[in-house]
Amino acid sequence: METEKENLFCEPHKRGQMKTPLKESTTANIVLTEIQPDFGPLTTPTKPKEISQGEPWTPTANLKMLISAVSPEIRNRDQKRGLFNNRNGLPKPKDCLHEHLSGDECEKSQPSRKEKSLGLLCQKFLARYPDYPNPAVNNDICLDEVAEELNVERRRIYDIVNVLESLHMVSRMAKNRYTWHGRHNLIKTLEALKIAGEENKYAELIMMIKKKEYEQEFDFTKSCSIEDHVTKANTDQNGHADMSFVELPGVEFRAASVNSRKDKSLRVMSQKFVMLFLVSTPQIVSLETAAKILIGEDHVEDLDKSKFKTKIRRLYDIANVLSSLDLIKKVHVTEERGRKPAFKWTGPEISSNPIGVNPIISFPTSDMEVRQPSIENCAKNLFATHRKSNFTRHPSLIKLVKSIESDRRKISSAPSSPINKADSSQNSEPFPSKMAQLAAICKMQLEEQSSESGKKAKSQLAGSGPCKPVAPLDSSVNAEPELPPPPLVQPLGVVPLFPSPLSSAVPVILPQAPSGPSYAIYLQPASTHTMTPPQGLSPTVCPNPSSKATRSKDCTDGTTERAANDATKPNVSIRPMPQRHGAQNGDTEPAGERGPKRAGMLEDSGSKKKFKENLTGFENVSTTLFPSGYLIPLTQCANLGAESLLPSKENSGTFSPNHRIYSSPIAGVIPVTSSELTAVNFPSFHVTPLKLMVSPTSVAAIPVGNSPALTSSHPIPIQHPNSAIVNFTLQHLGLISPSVQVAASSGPGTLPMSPRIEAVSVVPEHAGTQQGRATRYNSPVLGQNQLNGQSIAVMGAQQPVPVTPKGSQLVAESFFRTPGGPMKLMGSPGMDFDGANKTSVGAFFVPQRKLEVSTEDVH
DNA sequence: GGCTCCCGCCACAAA
DNA sequence: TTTGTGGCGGGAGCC
Repeated sequence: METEKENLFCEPHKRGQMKTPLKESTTANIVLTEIQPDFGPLTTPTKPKEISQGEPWTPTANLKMLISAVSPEIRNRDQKRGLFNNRNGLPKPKDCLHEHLSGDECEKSQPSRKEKSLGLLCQKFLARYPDYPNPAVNNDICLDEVAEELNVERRRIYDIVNVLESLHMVSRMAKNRYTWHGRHNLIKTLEALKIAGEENKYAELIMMIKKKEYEQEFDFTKSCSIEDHVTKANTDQNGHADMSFVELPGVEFRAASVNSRKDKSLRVMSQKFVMLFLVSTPQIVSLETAAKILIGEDHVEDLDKSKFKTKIRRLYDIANVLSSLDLIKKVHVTEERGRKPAFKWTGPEISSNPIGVNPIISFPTSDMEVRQPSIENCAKNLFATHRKSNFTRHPSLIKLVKSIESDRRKISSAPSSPINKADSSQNSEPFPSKMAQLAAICKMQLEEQSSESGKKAKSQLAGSGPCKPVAPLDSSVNAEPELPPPPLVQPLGVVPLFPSPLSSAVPVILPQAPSGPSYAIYLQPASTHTMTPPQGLSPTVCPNPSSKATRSKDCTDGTTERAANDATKPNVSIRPMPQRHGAQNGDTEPAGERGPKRAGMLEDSGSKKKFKENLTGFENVSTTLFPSGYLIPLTQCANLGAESLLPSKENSGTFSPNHRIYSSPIAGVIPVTSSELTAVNFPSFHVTPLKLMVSPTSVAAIPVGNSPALTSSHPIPIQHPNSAIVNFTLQHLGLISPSVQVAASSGPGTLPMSPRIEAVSVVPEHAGTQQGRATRYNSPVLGQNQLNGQSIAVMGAQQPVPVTPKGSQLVAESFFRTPGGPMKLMGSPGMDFDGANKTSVGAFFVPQRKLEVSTEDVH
């Protein structure tokens, strides 16, 4: 051991060094010293001296034992020094001590548990590296060295690194080797996580849990149920929890190992944990709640306490690291039961979500746009890997990434988003009216544009490429063209936004679709439906309940197309990421879409079917639909008809007739059936993002939002419609085959946040081709048709389609096949889909329940 | 006594 | 088979 250690120490030097072999003491010391110097402040420190001689530092217990007398002290010293030096400066007493003292004494004296805490260790670790390292420089991290330097077992380093990796602050290059990225990617990562969280509807889950807790208080079983829901939501079709790891577009996981284990990996847990903060309104998350959510995924069944405890333990580990990063801080939440340990997000606020989280409101398009690109760029930059091509990662990851990107793009691009953004403020509630207006305007514009813009759009789409580019993904990317700014603002709520990047995207909106072809908006019902809208969703918008969204594939309205394009773009998310198209997001979709996206990605058609079913079920159930926000041009939709429509559609009636909105319940997907999509009812609340599905063939599937019921909870409206619109338009235009669908949906997650309705933006472009955003389908639900589902998936693809493949099939394939095929990937995706698929979404969502936002906790 | 969470066993996976 | 990873949970420190 010692020898090893010694070596290790040396290595550290590597930085300094070598691993020579000195033994511990010496080496260690040396190393440390050397290192310190090297690292300077960052680095650790000082061990050298003290340690000295003697002792080996072994991190291991054994060593400890052996060395006990001396080593501990030494170790401690070193460590402490390092720490201290680095940051805190812990006490070093030990150092001194150790020498003399026997291990026990020394140890005891020195390092208290706290001193050994993962948090401090992490600080030490962080101290070694600059927050913003020069990419040009080699920032390799040798775990052995670090472990040595910090005098800890490698195991501990893994804990830290895994969490850092989840934030993309480091990336694994090879065995025992990581590359330090610092905080360069942090914001992006957080944005991505936020999106993912929205998609996963974590906000809803949180609410649900809280609610249940409140309601049930202890009832464990109940909790379980919640968890179940959650789980389901998260779960992949496979049943896996969504483990997917969210990666940045650029970032990859090289280490297979990373991907390998899994699901339970600390990385994934870490990301999910972070997502909870990012998505939750209070941004305070209790460990219990987090554990339930995280567990939910897996176990559902297992509810046992042991698992719960284990999860909690893990969360503490993660929390310690995150605390060291100053991303969270411990707080206590007073709940019914009493005080609960919780953590408050103290990191940067991520508005990023264009989508969701901040719902609509928040994002200004510009921001969105900016972000996306930047993000993408960053990711790219940061990660050499490059993505697509490489994708070492799980497909799922890739998918996720793509979806995320797409979402972002959508958002950014999505004109609609603008709406959101702009309006966002408005959004929420106001939307409806505004929405309607906007919609009308949009329509007009769309119409106008449609004719013209479609062309432009296409061109733009193509052009848009520039922005994004990147993504290998492709088609989707293409699809998404980035849109220029959305012209109009769309009312959040209902209205669809259109990103109009291109041109126009005229928002279609139409609240009622007054105009001719009506557009349907789909709302996702969120599973949440039931849930209370935490945030207050206003039911929003609902345009017309009934509307059916029929998405017609057929419809070819130019306008619709535009919308579609937009939508598609968003949907794109699914796609490979390439660039985002702009707009999408704007759409409210984002959240929903995202989820869907993932889902879409993950999901298979089958799942979609399930979703549909589920959705329908949901709808039936509680169904509250939330306006997802997609508008689909009804007129043409007729084609859609069939399939896609979800039962709920009909239900939709609730909504104002004008718009047709479908909300997908969690899964959201509400299939719109037949040609028409019916509008879904919104429950009042949330609008989850809808995912519109276009039925591939015409399906009009409308996608629902992601399954995650959660979403519904989200207050934030999502706008995804775009994709649907896009699809429609494309179809109408003939650009796309009816079968092909673009996914517009955006991440579900986001949506949830705001309940609003999403507007669908239509992309003018006929081009649907372009990418419009595909709308996501959230759920593939489509119902029956797998196709649909696929279509949904496809949608995403489609988006790209336009660009790339247009064929729905193609698209679909893309999606599904996407690499990751594994739905698992990301949880979110999985969740949605899975949920949908698997169980019925309904289950998840338990529709009925309402989540309340009880942020209570937080509070 | 409960909350935290360190520690390290041990299994799995990669090399 | 060896080594790297990391899940997992016992149990101890701390409040």
